[in-house]
Amino acid sequence: MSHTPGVRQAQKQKTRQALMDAALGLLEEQSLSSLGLREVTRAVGVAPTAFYRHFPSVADLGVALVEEALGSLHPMIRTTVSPAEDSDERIARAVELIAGHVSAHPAHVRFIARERHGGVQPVRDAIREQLARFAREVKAELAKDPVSAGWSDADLLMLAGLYVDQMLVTGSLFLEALEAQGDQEAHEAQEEARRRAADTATRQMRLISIGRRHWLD
Amino acid sequence: MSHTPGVRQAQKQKTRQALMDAALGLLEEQSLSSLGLREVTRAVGVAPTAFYRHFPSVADLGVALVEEALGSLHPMIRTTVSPAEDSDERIARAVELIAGHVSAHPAHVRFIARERHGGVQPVRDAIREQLARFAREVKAELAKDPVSAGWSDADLLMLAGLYVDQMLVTGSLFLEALEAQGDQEAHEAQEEARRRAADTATRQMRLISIGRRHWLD
DNA sequence: TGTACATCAGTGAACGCGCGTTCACTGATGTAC
DNA sequence: TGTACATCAGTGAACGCGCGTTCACTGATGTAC
Repeated sequence: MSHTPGVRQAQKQKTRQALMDAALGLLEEQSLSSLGLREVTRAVGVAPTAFYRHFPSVADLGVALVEEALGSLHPMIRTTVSPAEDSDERIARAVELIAGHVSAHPAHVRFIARERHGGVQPVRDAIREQLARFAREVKAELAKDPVSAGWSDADLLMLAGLYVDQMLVTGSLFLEALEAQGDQEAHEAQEEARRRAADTATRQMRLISIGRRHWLD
Repeated sequence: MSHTPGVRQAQKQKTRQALMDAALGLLEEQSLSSLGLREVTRAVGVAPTAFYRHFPSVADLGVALVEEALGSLHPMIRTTVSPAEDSDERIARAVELIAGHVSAHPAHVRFIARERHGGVQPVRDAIREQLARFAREVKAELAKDPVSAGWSDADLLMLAGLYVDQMLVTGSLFLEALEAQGDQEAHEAQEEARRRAADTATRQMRLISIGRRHWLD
């Protein structure tokens, strides 16, 4: 086994990360299918040919970005969805968690929203796979809840899918609220948009969870 | 007032439509921000410069496509959401309507799903505006329903937004089912995917409508 | 510790190509009389 | 109906530019002894 020696590998990893960071930045204003390899290397400050030392193509860099954006989210989601005493409190926690994540990583959220239905198939596939994993994990958590007694597997997965989709809708909503800032230094307007987004998201999740409680009536 | 004389105007309109059709076709495999003006004119069989007689830029063509894809949908949606005797039957009708629309106009549906969060701002704005209009119209229909007695305006609009988002989610689901066809001539597999998409969509809408009925409990 | 060789991340020149946009044009359609 | 002029959708040449990819290279890092 080749044990990682250090300096060379570390530098390579650093450049690779710089390419991904630069791409993510450039993708705030365009989509992956129009992102050029030279654009990315120029932003990093390396020769165009250096790109090939890290990715066979821009599409492969996109797939790596999917992993970066969604890979670390699984534990967060499991704990958020897991059963709790008070339903409304759990919903509030979930909405806050999404809001916080969008604030902390807006470019990642935008990337996923944009490329989920974007023009690059391998990236679409990678996102679909990650979301399916989320749905299975959410389903497993929901199953632990007493409310889920008597539910079929198919119904649990359907509900989990609804929650995952709603999570993305909510993320996009917060992202739009964030963008209201860019127009001017209108900090109040952005605060207001954020508040309304949280309010709408909370009510929508509450309605879904009411539907859940009465599903077997 | 210049009354439309005929031949010249008609020919111009024909070329304009050909440009839009060609663009829509090319957009099945890429996103608008990477679509080239020359690509489009080449597909139509006119000189690149002819493009400027119809649109100032590809982005403007995109905005025209949004109008084409969503403009004619308003009456359909109004009648589908309007109050009915049996809730489950209305849901089945809505799901069938969406399935039929996706079958009839897959490229339009894909375009909207792709560009809703795509890299071209004027197009995103046009889509957002149309969807907001849908939400207001759905809200107006929901308000007529006896079930909506006692609902606040904000809650009605929240529910309408949930329905509109769910409509798009369902459309994307059917689109994915359609794409399963392309892989092989696996007609049965596609039929199966379609059936499962309809099933999931039906259950999700049913859950939402259950939540709606118990919202004021 | 020192030396000789291997690896390989990043370089820089070169290539052919398609891009968006400009401009002056052509010729069919439309209009005035 | 016929003629003279205006409009304007579509043309085709030309431009400068950035693109993705190839190739042989350099020199720091890693390895064997």
